[in-house]
Amino acid sequence: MYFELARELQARMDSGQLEPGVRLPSESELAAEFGVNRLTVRQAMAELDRAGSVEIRRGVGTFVRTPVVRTTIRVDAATQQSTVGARAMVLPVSGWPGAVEEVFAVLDAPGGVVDRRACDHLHCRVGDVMRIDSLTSLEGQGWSVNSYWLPKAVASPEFRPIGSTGNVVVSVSELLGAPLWADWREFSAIGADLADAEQLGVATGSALLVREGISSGPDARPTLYTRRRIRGESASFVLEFPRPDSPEPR
Amino acid sequence: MYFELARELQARMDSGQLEPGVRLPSESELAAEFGVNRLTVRQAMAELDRAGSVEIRRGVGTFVRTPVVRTTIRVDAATQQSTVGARAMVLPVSGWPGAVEEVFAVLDAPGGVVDRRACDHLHCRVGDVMRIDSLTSLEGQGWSVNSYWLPKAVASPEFRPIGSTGNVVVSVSELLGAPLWADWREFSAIGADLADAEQLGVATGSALLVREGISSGPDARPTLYTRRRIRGESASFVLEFPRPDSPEPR
DNA sequence: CAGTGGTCTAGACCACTAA
DNA sequence: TAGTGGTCTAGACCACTGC
Repeated sequence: MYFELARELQARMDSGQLEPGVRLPSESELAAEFGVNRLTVRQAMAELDRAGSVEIRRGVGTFVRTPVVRTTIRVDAATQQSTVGARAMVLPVSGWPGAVEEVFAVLDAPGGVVDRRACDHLHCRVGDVMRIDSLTSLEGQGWSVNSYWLPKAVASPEFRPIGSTGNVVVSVSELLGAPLWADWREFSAIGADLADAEQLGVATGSALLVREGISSGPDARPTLYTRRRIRGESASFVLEFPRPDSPEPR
Repeated sequence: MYFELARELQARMDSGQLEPGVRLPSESELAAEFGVNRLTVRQAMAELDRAGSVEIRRGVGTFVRTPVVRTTIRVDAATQQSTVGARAMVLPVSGWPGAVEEVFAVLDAPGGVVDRRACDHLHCRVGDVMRIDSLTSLEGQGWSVNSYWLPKAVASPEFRPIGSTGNVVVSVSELLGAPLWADWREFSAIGADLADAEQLGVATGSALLVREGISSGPDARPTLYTRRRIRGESASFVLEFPRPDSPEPR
């Protein structure tokens, strides 16, 4: 019943009968119109909300969602040069102009399955690794939750933040005085868990783009394991592969 | 109230008090234990379900979720050689051993925003492009929903399926008799819409990994625009970047 | 202030699963 | 068959928004 109602409303949106930005009838009105309880309408609305079809504004109404703008990050597979959006710039390990990154946790002795995997990637024992958690914001809105793992030997005094919050992450690349090479990058998607959802200000279970990867210093030893969970709707990564037989210079 | 309950149960899982696979008390029991209505418990459960923390089995009970196994696809950025899981194999444009791909829609005259974008990428007018939708399954379970756009000129008679369902997608690479080069690949994450959710047998709004991209033939002209929406929990893509100064041959 | 969505209750019936 | 989760109802109170 609620699914039928959701499908009906979705069909109206697909057909253009309900245009982006338009306010839907209130829950009570829909309940009356379709002869069902308001909770049933709410269930249909929740479905459409999760599907990204509508935007629910408390105290105001429910609106047909307008497609969102994404931040696209382009990476040249050969040179690893990155650009964000239309602006051409090198994307350092931590943050980029316009974005604010704030550390909210520094773990000296991490634990758990994810941490163990990170240590394996770094060829380190769990005790020799530290972890830094941060939140990246763009225009005052949570954009990604980040975790960085690195060997304590690399981290050394000046890298270790004094407190546990309010510290800006120092670029590992800067610390080494040399550029880092991205050995590999892994992309996946997960639903936001309770903690991530709260940090990013999104609904639990909403789609996050996960980007994990190992970077290494000039000595080719794995130096940094990064894991970002990014609000799915607001980001995408583009990897460009210049053709090896391309006439242009690489 | 429901959020507090969810947080409480999540804490029990995090602390190991509730181990993976263990059945939680029934909704009625939890309602009694916490002195709330069953619907409130259900709301908490829905939250944990969306967060991926529990698995709800109708008529059976609710269980602490066991981490899932993912299919990982590795791609060498320099050579574009792909491997799936532990088995080393070249991943053709369509399907791979163990996977079944079934066409469920062939559109001669696509429309809509996404289609227009695809046409732009292919340097074609909307009327000159065709679109093929398919569902990839692994072990009888929906794995990804795919859309392929290609110029009708390339598609030509032998490519055009006779019916609208039950046809295996012919590899475009095979059709051309030449390998395709991946010009770029874009990764993002979205929640499953009503249609995708039904096809893949997942909940509306559950995280999907989206991989889009343009491939070109030997003449370097864009020939195929692909868009896959993959169940987030069951896939990840790894891009490996061999170091340019690496001692091994590239 | 009126109207919206957010939450909670008590109670009911159902479909499904496993013993 | 007993117990589970899935759905729906009718009614209530609340917080929030915009006028």
